[in-house]
Amino acid sequence: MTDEGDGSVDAEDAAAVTTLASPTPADAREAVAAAIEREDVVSVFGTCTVEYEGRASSHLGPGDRLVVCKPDGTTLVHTDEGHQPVNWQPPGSTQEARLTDGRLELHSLRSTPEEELLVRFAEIIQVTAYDVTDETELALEGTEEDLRERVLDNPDLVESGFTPLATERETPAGAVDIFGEDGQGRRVVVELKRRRVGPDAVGQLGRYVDALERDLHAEADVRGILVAPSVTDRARRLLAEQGMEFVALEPAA
Amino acid sequence: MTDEGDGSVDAEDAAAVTTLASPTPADAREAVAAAIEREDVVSVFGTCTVEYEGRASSHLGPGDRLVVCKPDGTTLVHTDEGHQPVNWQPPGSTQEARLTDGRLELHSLRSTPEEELLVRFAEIIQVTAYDVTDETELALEGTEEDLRERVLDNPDLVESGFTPLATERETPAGAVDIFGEDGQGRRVVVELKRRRVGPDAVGQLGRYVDALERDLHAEADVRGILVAPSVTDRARRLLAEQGMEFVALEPAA
DNA sequence: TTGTGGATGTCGCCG
DNA sequence: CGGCGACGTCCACAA
Repeated sequence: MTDEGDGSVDAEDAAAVTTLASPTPADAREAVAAAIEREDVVSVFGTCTVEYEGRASSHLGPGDRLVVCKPDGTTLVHTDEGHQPVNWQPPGSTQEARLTDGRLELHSLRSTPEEELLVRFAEIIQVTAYDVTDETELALEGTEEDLRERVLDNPDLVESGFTPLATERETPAGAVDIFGEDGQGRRVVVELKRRRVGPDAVGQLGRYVDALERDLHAEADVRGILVAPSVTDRARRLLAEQGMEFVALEPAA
Repeated sequence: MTDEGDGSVDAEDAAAVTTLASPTPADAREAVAAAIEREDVVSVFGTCTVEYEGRASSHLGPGDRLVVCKPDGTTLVHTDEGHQPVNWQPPGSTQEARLTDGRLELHSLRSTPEEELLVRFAEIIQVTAYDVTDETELALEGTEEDLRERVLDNPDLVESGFTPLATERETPAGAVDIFGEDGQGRRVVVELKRRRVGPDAVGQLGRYVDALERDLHAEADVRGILVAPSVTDRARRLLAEQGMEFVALEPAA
C-alpha cells in the first residue's frame, strides 16, 4: 500500500498521499515542491539545522526534528519535546523547497515584520504529503463569551438588583464588558474573566472606571466589579485599594 | 527503502523509522502503542473527530488532520491552517492508543487541571514513528534579557547620568527590571520591553512606582521610565497622566 | 496596517 | 503547587 519513490499511486483514494522513505535530497525537494504546489500538508522527519531572523534571531544546531509545512504558509519545526514548535513561520508566509550544495532546504519568508526561516537537512528520513481538507469548525465552550451570556441571562449572579444596560460600551480606555446599574441606580462596570485573575485585570477594570468617571464628568462614582472564577491575593488587595469589588463566578453552570 | 506494513526494517539506520500506509485500525493501534512505548515521535494523517474536556470543552467533527504524539506526553492536532493546533494536550500528559468499536482512538489525560483529549479515527491514511532525538539548544537573540544587558552596559542610553543600582529589585508589586538613580539622585524605576508597548506595560510600571514610593515611605517621588522600541498612543497618554516617561530603545544595536 | 485584549494560551522562574 | 510576567506569543476584531 506504500507509494514508491516516484509518488505513484494505487487505486482507491490513496491518490491523496505521497510518501518517500530516505529519499535523495533532489527527490525530496521535488516531492516537497510539488506538494506545496498541490496545497498538501507536508511533513518531513530528518536531521536538520534551523536559522531564524526577524523580530529576534536564533540558531539551532543539528538534531532530529519533524518539520510541517501547511498550504496556508505555516511552517512548524518540532523537536521531541514541548507543545510549542522550536521554530516556526506563521500563516501567510512564502514557502520554497531548494537544493543547495546538494542539501534540501526549506525556506520561508514573511513581511510585516520581515522574517525569515531556513531549515537545512543533513539527512532526510521521510517525506509525507497529504491533501488535508477540514471544513469542520471547532465548537468550544466555557469561554469568556459563555460567561457573558451567563451573566446577561441572570444578572443577579453579579448582585441582586444589578441591571445590565450595554455590552461592549465604549470608553476612552476601551470597551467595557458589561455596563449597567445597581439597585440604587449607581453606574456599574463589570469586567469578565473566564479564569482566575491577577493584577493585570484589576488595572484594566480600574482604567475603565476612571475613564467612565471622566466621561460622565464625575456625577458621583462608578462601581467596578471584577467577575471571575477566583482572584489572586495581590489582585484582591489592588481591588480593595481602588475601592473595587470581586464576584466569584464560573463561565459555565 | 520503505518499510513493509509490519514495520520490518532494512539495513543502515532506517531501523529508527516505522511507516504504515492505510493500515487497519488494529495494526495502527499496535504500531502507535509500540512507538509510544519506544518513546518515538508519532505522526498520524487521517480523518478523525476530536473531543476535549477540561478548563474549557470542545467538539470537533470529522475532518482530515495531522496528529502528533511526542514522548514527553504532548499531543497536537493540526488542520491545514494555522500556527496553533486546533486541539492539543501539553507535555506530561498520559497517552494511550486504543481500539474502540473497531476504530483507532488516541486518548490523553492530564491532571492539575484535569483535562482529557480524545481523537477518534474514521480513516487512517498513514502512521509514522521515528526516534527523534535533539540534544541541541536553541540560541535566541534579541530578547528582553538582551535589552537589559544593553542598558546595563550603557546606562546613558536611558538618560545621561542614570546609574543602575539593582536588577530584579523586589517590591510588594513584584520585581522591578532595573532600579537606579538619576543625575539628581532621584530614585528611578525602569521597565524594559523588547517590543512596542501598550497600556498593560504602563499599568505594570505604575504599580512598581507606587509600591516603591510606599516602600521607601514617600521620601519624595520615584521616577518611572518605560524603555521599549516604541509605544502606542494610548500608552503614551497613560504614561503622561501618571507622570511617567518613555525612552525609545531597541533590544539589539 | 495598527491597536487592543482574549487564550484550553505556553513557558520559565521563584516563593 | 500557585503567583507572576515574558513570549519571535498567536489570534480575531475594530478603527
